[in-house]
Amino acid sequence: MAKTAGKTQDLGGAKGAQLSRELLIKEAARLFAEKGYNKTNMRELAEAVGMKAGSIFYHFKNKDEILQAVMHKAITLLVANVQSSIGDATTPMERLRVLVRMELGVYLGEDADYGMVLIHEWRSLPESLQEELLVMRSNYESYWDTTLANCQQEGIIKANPKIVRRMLNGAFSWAIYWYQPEGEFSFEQLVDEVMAMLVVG
Amino acid sequence: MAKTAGKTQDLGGAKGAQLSRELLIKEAARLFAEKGYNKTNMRELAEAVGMKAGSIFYHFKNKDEILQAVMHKAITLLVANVQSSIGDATTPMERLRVLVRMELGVYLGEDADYGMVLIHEWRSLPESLQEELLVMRSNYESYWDTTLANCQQEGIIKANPKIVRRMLNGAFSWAIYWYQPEGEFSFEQLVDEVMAMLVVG
DNA sequence: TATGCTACCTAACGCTTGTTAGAATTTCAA
DNA sequence: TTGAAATTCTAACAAGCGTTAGGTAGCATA
Repeated sequence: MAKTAGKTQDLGGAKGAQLSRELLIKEAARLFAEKGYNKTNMRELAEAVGMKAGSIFYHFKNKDEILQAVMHKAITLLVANVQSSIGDATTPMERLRVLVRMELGVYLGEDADYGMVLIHEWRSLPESLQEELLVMRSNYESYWDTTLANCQQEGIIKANPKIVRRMLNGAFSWAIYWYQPEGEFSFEQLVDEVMAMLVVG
Repeated sequence: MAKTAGKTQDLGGAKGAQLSRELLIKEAARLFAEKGYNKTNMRELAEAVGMKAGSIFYHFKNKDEILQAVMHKAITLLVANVQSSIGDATTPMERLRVLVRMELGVYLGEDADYGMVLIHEWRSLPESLQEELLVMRSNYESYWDTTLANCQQEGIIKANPKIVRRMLNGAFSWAIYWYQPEGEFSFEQLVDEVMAMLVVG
């Protein structure tokens, strides 16, 4: 998959820096999610993308910036998904359901690796590299805040919107560790249960 | 604090292995919570307890077993607290509130370091050392399961008890990262808000 | 064909780390 | 007081790590 042709050796520049960079981010997300950031070394990541460890530093200044790129993509996914799906809903209750389904979808679906890294490796990222991500994240969270505030105004939820948002944040990220798609509950059932947990009446 | 007398030098064995071991667990919990398991090295931990790195291995076989000991204490705290407080409540609703207050108290109170490590460093612990802890944890979780099941029977909550338990697990552990005791909400207000979020009507 | 840029490789450096063996010191019972 | 057991120190090893400098092969332009 990482090899361009049938040959094992793929010497010399070929596929363009952009593609290699994206592949690195993708494989890094997979490895960081599976083994953790600290226990994934550059040689391992290099092998996963079909190059040698030293070559990675042509694309990234250091290991931390790879982690940053992975997290950047994670938040980008969240923001992109919320923007493309929030328009489908009109009432606050519907928007809440859309948000629940969307965030759980990012954490539990095919992009789960990115969500895993975003949640679990936050403290592995030096503070100097956190700033941009924090801005993006608070932008994303504003969708939640306004929706939950509207829900409270209509009496759909009773608790404080800010607290509910924080709690859901944790609850959903934790789902990575226990939810099994082949298990007792389908994804849509999970969404239903969350809504049943939140909404009064 | 780690020094027995005013002297900086405190050579030789003195205070007994039990005390040193407990101090090591305590300081390890603090450091692991603050900096993370991987970024805390033995020399740092040793300095925190007033000994040299090599001496730690008289009390623990390796670094992993220190992490295990910290987590063991964390679960022990949870189990001890639930057993001593659950008796105060009679109705399912009261028991639920007791559990909420108790778990949040462990995560946010003076023993927060242990909870932090238990939650955040689970994947740093080799699987071979997880077994005992998993048994203890599932024992602890059974208190939640029965209480939530009773709440559902009485119509206090609507969603599936198992899912609710998982969600609260994540929600509460996440609170470590955002809750500030000096902030907008007092601890008891936080408990109230959680109950308002969960309970129908 | 010559030139320069792009993308990758090779080989190694230097630092940190967990861990260990053996010596040294303290404690405590006899 | 003496001797053994308990506890800590010293000093170093060996392995793994991120990172770097310099070399090399392919490709585009002229």
